Amino acid sequence: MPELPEVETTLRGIAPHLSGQVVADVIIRNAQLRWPIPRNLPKLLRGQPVRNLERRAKYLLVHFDHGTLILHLGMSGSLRILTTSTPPDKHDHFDLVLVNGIIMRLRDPRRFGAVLWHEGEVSRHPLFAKLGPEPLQAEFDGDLLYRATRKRSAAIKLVVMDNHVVVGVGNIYANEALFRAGIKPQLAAGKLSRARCERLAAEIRATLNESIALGGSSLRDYVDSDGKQGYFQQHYWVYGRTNEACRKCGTAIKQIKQGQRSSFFCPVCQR
DNA sequence: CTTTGCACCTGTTGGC
DNA sequence: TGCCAACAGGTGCAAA
Repeated sequence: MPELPEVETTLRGIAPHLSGQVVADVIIRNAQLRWPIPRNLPKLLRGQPVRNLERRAKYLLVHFDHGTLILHLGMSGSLRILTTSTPPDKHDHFDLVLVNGIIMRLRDPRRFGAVLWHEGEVSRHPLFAKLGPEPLQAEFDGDLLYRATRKRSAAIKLVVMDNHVVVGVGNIYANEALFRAGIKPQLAAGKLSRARCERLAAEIRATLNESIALGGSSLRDYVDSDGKQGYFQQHYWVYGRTNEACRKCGTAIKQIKQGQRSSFFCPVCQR
């Protein structure tokens, strides 16, 4: 489920339930995620109060006084707030149990997600050290995109999905933002004009922001419901619409592969 | 340094 | 109807 808007919505959903609460226990049912869940987490966290939570790229950070719990939802992960009496599903791999009888439960059928522990500055963790700017922060703008794309022959869609350039732009929103900017995904990044970079940066920001606004409303009860609910309620300009009529000009939407991922575009509206 | 392709894993979908 | 290949929201990593 998780593109950046879903991760952001998840953060907003779980934060009020966790902040300030003391950890009673940590339950690891299956440690084999993308990387093994540290076995000493129960020992590390029992009795510790949760401080603040934040998002960096698609990682969720749960800060404690002595370190940070790093969560990633991968392709199929979700987090819910439940009570301790709720029986786990076979893909419920990890619980953070709080003293007030509430648990934060990670479900992840494909197990591409991660639960890690880091002491000290998260920005110095190897996974975070080389990340580009947040797409919704002022630092990410047309000028940054313009500079980052100079001399790059790779397709603009791949560059926009490159975490070193800007984080958090997943396959759906890369496709959608490129349509909105009128740029075809195969275009060599280095050929984009400054004006088109400005436009693309603006559309990336707008697309993500609008989706967060939608996710926020459609997933209001996310923490105790499926979470996928709101996801497909959005109507996309191009994503998943192969051979369907472009919503602007009626031309059939095309589908191609780029970097082993599907790209969708209108051959008339995007140049 | 950039670019490309693989790997990890399970559940669902679509074509024959 | 049933089977099986292809595909799915991510991303670190190795190799070229």
